[in-house]
Amino acid sequence: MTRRLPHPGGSVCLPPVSTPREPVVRMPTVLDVARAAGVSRQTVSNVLNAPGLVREATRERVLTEISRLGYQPHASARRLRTRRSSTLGVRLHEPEDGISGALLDQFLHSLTASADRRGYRVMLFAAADPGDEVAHIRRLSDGADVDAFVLTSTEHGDSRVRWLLDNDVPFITFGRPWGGEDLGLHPWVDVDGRAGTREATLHLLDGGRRRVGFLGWPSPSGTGDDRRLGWEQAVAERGAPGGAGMTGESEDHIGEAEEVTARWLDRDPGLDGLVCASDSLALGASFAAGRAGRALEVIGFDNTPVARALGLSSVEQRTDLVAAAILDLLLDGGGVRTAPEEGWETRLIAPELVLRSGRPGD
Amino acid sequence: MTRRLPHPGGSVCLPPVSTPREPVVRMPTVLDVARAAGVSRQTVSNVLNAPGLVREATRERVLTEISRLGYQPHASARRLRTRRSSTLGVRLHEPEDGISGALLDQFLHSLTASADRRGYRVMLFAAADPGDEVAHIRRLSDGADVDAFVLTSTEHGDSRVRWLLDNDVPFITFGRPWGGEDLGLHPWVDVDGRAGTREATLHLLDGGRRRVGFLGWPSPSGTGDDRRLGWEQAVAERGAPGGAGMTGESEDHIGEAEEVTARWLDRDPGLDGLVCASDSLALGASFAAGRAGRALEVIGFDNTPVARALGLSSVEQRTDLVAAAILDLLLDGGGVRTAPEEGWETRLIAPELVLRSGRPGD
DNA sequence: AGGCAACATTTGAACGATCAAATGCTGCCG
DNA sequence: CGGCAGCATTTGATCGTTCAAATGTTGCCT
Repeated sequence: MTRRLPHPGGSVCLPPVSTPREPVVRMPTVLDVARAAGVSRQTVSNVLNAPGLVREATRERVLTEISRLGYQPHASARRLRTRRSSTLGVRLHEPEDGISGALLDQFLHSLTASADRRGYRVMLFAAADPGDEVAHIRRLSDGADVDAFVLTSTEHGDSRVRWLLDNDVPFITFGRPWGGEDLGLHPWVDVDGRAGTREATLHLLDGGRRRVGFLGWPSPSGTGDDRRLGWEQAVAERGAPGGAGMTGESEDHIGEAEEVTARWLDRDPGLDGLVCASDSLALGASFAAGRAGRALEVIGFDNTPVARALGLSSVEQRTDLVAAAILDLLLDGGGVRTAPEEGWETRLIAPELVLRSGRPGD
Repeated sequence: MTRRLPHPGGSVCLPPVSTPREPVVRMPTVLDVARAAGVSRQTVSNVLNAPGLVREATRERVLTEISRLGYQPHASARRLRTRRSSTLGVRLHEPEDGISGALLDQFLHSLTASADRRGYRVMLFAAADPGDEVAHIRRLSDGADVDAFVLTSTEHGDSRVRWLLDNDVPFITFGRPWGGEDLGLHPWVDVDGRAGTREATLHLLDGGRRRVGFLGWPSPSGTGDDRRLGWEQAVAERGAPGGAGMTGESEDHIGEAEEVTARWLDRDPGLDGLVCASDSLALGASFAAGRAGRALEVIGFDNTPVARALGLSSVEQRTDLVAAAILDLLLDGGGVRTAPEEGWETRLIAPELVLRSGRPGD
């Protein structure tokens, strides 16, 4: 504790060791600015929050003093009064074992940047289990620390979603509710995986590939099935070979993907293109093709650092667009949006195909 | 704007669409709890902040009411009064292109978890350039939004460091100041890279490898040179071949590392082990060995998701220990530590060697 | 001149907590 | 019995801001 105590009755009295962070120079407040500009508190406040109410000349005088004194509004005082924190809460997930954990990293960055542009901040919280997470959410939202929550990777009958809905805490999810039942209950933003795999497939077919397969995760999987649909759509559009024979399944591990692809290449000598549901799968497939000496053009998904490092083509989730959309849906001009009558708005972001030569370090 | 305006003079007057988030049920305050428990505000406050001052029986009565009413202290009100936010600010970096961006992700998670255990929160901010960053820091610290900052990856004569020092804003860095001049000016925590590469080298030598080289980044590089020192130390300890002939240099790109290693393998038919300054380098080296059909045992650094996915041995930075140390150094019992007379404390965290078989998906 | 609306600015009162000092309440000692 | 120390509890003030309502000020219309 660095606070100065009322001087315990010792006989020896040493001077304080070092100035214990007493407000060396007190930060200026609205009152200081007001006095300096010859106006009242409220006028200063208005200059910042409702400039339209203040006469041009007055406003300029106040603004000059604000910058001269280096005035910064005290965020906590403002929050206390307005009951609004201009802060979003984001749950940080246990770093995933898979190759694609970095997506969250990128998303966080985009979200922070987008939020900043709108005067919002991002606060993190980690939680061990769902119960713990609800406790955290409660603490943050009741303590008026955050205005709304952004959830990533929600599951089917997510307990957090239920709780947030029940308690009227505003939130949005990155990822649509695949279950279907919660469809209109909260806003969400997701990446249009189907459009991404469709574009990748078309690229391969239009580039001269004849037999383009799809390597995905075991069904059912909301995201995975959606990505397969894009491939199905593309091969149908071009009249290319499709159907069950042109698809493979593997868990999201490089090793398994490599084995599955190796067998597939043996069985199908004409296979010359492969669209995958993830970069892990794509990497495994790539290895299998290399080992078999086959010219297989592979495209992954998520454009993870691994794909970048190894020169693998991949479909990139535009986290910047996702983040911008999230803020659009969550906020309106003056704060967090309230529930509309006709159900929440949602948005699908088109991903972007990133092509690479296949050489590492590209 | 969801706020109700003083009714602009239109002729048609529709009722409000939906209750505009008026406090449906007002959150209980200390006063509510106090009344319910038959005590005063301050006693409730003391139960939470200085339990020793309150008599056992009273405390229990108050605690009962607190949980019965579901009371949560209002964070902003507390901050306004105490001038302390219990929040740490972390700069989020532009996602690095390299393979190792995920380290920050992991660190963030650890930091959030450690902070939580001590009642602290983590707030993010992103900035385009150093000047912008200083502006952000100023806003956050003047607005009493955060108590201290955690900086990652500081550079030599970092402008941010200078500014923070000049303005008496508490901060700590993950990563030591390699320059040397700022050495005692602020607390820092870093990973003992030298100990990591030493352990990795010893592991290879004691496992039967005869010629173990080191592949690093071009000198000078604080982190890189430190990691090379660990290798030097280990080969000296075991009397194994060392010196310039046993080291290689490459930028942190898989492709270049592959080329460098390929040439090296040609030149040195006995080379059978390689300790690398990063996973990117290790991966490149691995590829080169595979292509050349040589049994080269490679160990990387950082234990990135890529290493995990590809089954590469690597030296892991224990971000959990780093985060814990950061909080230890930054905080004491009651808040942010003040500058000590004799210079700041610092801490080096021992990394951990993670061994893998070399098969993908391990 | 009086009235009234529109605009510009000020004043008093919160927001919810903690600090600092005052007040009660014991019991002990001389 | 008075005085005083020590503990438990309460009271008044304050942190910096914005809200709501009051007060000035101006100009226009009748």
